[in-house]
Amino acid sequence: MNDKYDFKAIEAKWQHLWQREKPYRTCEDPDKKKYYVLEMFPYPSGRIHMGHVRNYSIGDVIARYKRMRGFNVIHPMGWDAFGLPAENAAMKRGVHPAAWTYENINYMRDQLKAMGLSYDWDREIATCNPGYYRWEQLIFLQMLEKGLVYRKETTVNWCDDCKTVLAREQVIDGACWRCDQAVEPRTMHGWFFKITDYAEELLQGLDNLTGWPERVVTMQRNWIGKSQGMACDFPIDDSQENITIFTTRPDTIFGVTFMSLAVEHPLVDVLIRGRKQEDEVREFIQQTLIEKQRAAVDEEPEKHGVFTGAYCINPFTGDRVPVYVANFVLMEYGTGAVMAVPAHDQRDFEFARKYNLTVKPVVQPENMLLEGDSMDAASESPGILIDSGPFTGMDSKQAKQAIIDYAEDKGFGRSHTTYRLRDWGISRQRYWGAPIPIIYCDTCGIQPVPEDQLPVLLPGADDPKGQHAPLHQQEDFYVTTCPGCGGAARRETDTMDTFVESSWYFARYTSPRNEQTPIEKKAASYWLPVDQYIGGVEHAILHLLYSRFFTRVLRDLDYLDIDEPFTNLLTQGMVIKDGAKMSKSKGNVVDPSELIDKYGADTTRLFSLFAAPPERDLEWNAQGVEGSSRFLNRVYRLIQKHIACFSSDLNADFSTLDTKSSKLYRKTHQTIGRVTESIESNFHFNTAISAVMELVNQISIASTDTSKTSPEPCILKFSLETCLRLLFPMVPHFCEEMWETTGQTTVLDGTPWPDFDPEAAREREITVVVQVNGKVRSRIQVAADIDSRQMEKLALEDERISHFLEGKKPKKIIVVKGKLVNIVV
RNA sequence: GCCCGGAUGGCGGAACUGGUAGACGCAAGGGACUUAAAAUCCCUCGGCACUUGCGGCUGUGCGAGUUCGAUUCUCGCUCCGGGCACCA
Repeated sequence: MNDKYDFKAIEAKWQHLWQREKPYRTCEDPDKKKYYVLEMFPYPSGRIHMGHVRNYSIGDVIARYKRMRGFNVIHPMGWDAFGLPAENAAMKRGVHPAAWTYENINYMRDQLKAMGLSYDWDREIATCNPGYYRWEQLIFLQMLEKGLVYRKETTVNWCDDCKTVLAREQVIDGACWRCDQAVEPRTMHGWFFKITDYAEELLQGLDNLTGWPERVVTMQRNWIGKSQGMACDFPIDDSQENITIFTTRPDTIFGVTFMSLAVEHPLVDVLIRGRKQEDEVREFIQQTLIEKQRAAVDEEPEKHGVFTGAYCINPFTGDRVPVYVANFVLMEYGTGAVMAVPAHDQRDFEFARKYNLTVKPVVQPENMLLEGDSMDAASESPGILIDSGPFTGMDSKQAKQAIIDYAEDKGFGRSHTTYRLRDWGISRQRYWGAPIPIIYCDTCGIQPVPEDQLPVLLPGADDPKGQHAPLHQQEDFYVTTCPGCGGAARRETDTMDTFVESSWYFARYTSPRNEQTPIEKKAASYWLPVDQYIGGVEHAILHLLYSRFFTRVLRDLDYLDIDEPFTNLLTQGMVIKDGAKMSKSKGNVVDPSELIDKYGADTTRLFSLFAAPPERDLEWNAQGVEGSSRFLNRVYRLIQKHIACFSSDLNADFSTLDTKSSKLYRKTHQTIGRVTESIESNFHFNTAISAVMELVNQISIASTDTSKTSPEPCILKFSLETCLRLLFPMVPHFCEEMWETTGQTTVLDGTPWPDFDPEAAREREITVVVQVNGKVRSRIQVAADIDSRQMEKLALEDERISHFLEGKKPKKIIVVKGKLVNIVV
């Protein structure tokens, strides 16, 4: 008898079987309840890392568990295959991005298979495959038709390292999310998805995402950034023009003492033309624009501005207020013009103090008297209105509505909502992405590529020696003819942001090979939404928001009939070592392949599940892996030792068991309960594994005892089999092998999850804690169904307790049935 | 600055709706087996001290409070992590 199991042979054996028999292939079955488990698909960077191992182990346990629970489980895998690293590798190593990508995919697929993950490989997707991105191009055209795509010239975030534009979500602290290079503003044309059309729906939808972590919901809510308030027109003195402002504090409108415009505001030019301030203002605008370029990463620069010489009229008071241009006003938010109320806005206050402008308090907070001249900070809290014409005396909340109503009535203002969310710029000036299917013609203008001409293929991708320069450098690609007039025309050379591919891949998985349509509605309505989505929290905004947006777009294009793509979201923590995220530069990387080679996939999976609950960071510990390996070997030996018991009959009479057997039988049911509960409530596999370890320990102790009263064979058999079934989702190869060893003729894979019998798990005898003044003084063994009166009696009779009481009379006795007695003296 | 999390032995982490703090694992120490080592098995393992016994005191970041009883609830801090950051 070997004392260690041969994981290499065993894992190869079962993986071959899974490869050959494809037990994880799924198809729609209306008679079965479906369950869609999905882990965020990887970028094929070369090899898998520990983060993947963790992510996919978690997903695989859920998939296997749900199968045992009788669900029709779809568990697909694919590749987020477009992206910059492929182009960088191409430049550095002289390989074609396509070749590099497919090579990586092949390697990583083998790695995933070596982990024993139960994917339906027949549904595999690579987004760089024309069979995928052709549908994305079609969706783009259909969105264009619906008015959800447009082209405009704007200031964009340019990353000079990646030589491409970034969406606002992809700029982290003023730097590129991918390479950390500081972004710089650039003016150029680009294509945009109108995600703002869905801002309100995306926001409302968050309330229904009860299966998402609260903080992800909060992050999205903040990102969408809804503000309700009023838009109000301030007529410019001696002009027909109005300056329209947006404010969330209409209640402070009587406190306006000046007006601030963004430097880019279109009216600035009109205001200053011909005035003596003109040169000074133009100089200021120039300066500020330069500053803005540089300041991308810096903190808040000092507030400054310059008077334009113009005045406008506060429509509520008739006051003439000076108009300034200020560096802190953003053209991208609201209307690019701000009514300045220095008494109640800190930024306006700082500005006013700097330029000696009037501070006029109009909202009086409780127990405070504000004086414009002596205030040293703005008072931003609500209060009672003063000095505010007909609105004086109202509280802020009341006044807000009254003021909006008044403005609406008079026609110079209206209630208005703005969002922080911007439209999603998807143009990327790269090669390795999905081409945007558009043609520019000098006579016909912008022409969509006709649907029957899709896909617009990425040139050179099927030839290892093919071209892979950015498309605007590939003449063969962009020279074309106009689909409208047949004349010479030029193709769009931008490719789509790679986040577009990941925004709908979960839907394509439901009909991955369909040649007629991007998403087969029947399949999609059966499988979607994703019941459990698992991935890193770093995608809390980017990918998850885009996917929610796309789901709604696809719904409105009649491909889907759901609103939200992911019912439940699990954001797993990072894998860290020596207190830091694993990275090449820190030299603390653990290679999963080495681990699998040394300990096997089962041990690797077991440890990554056992060391921490999924949502928390996992500290990698080499010795902990040894522990997991030891545990499996212990189970292996235990089964070898009791191999004879498996031929016994399971149908024993449980009511006549001896103590040892009934104890083990009870413990087994308790374990079923605990493991099931751990998985069902929050996927805390760490506690599930602990529970099985306890059971294994108990089996081991009960059966090694020198006294001849070992548990009855049928109970041993039941306990050991239960261990295997409970462990199967986590360590599938091992459990299948053991299952076979014990003489089973069918695989464990299809067998149902063990039934939990609460009656069998119920303890007959319990320990009651006896406290005196809240301190534990004694423990007594009693029957489980003891009543409170009896408990109190036994507690008071207890020798140790009477010693503690020393004849003192109990003031009060608290009895918690089946738990404890607390005697207060 | 604002908004979320989190803090429990040497370490990773347990503890149901307030009711035995430290499950399970790792590390450490001791022992058994062995010629020896590995592997395996057994015991100890929060801290303190005048431990004669199966005992006492203390202990879940800090300080208060509610309660017969608080890791759990309330208030106020400290530290750590994350997100947003001139958003009018």
